[in-house]
Amino acid sequence: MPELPEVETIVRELEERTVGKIIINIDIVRKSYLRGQSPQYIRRNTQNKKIIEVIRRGKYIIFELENGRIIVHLGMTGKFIEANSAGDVLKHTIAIFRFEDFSLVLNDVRRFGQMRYFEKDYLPDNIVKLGVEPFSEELNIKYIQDRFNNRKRAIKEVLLDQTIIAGLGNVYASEILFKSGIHPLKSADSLKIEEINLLIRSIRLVLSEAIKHNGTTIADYRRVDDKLGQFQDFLTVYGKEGERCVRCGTKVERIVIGGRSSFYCGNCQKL
DNA sequence: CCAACGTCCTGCGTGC
DNA sequence: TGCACGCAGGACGTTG
Repeated sequence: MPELPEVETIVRELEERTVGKIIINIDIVRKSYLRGQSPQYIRRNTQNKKIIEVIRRGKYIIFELENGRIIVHLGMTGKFIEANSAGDVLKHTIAIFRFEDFSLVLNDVRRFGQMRYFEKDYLPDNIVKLGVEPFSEELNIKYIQDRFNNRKRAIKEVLLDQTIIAGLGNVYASEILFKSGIHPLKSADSLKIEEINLLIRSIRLVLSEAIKHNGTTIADYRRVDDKLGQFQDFLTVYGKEGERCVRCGTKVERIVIGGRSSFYCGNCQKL
């Protein structure tokens, strides 16, 4: 589910609520989320620890503690919901973060997400290997030329590769390519410099608009206060197969690329 | 190194 | 109504 704009929205809301607060304890309900770490290990290292800051890296949520960090990935259907201090164990509860006056319930129907604790000064491989942040200066024409060089795969698939650009997912990849006027099947290494420039600008434009609207709720995504995002009202192509392109009126098409649905306008987006 | 594909899960909509 | 099937904002491991 959540891509960069959704995770960014959630992180900002978690930040408001938790920075400076002490974790009374974390109850682990489903330990498969811990990827081999034990609930005791997590509890021992997080109990009575203060949250210094909450940051986003790609689609990961990172709670920085005094002694280390908790890293959470929400997979497809994960969410953090604010609850009363008791915190309720609902049907798909993964964990409950208890604070003095409230709780955060981590919930995930499909359980594709993960949550782990790491000591200070240690970062796991999946974080280390992440590509550049879309809003950082590291995302520039030269970087993309380097990373796209010799990549024959469809640009749509390459945009989903978290080790190149961190944070893009299936919805925004389609939206960004539409905005760029680039066909999703175009091979990454065939992009001209002007197309790369346009692509970078579109990435930032689409993501910042989506953040402004608190992300996209298609099915499961909820904010920490349980509200929906609003960017679904501004989508141009994702999920719009058969509807008219907002630019030219041609029917939007859906094709499967790399096993994922991809939406585009065959007239506006050039191969 | 890269690419293609299966797998981890539950729930919902569709069509027979 | 019931049931099978396909599909869903992601990522990782295995195979070739």
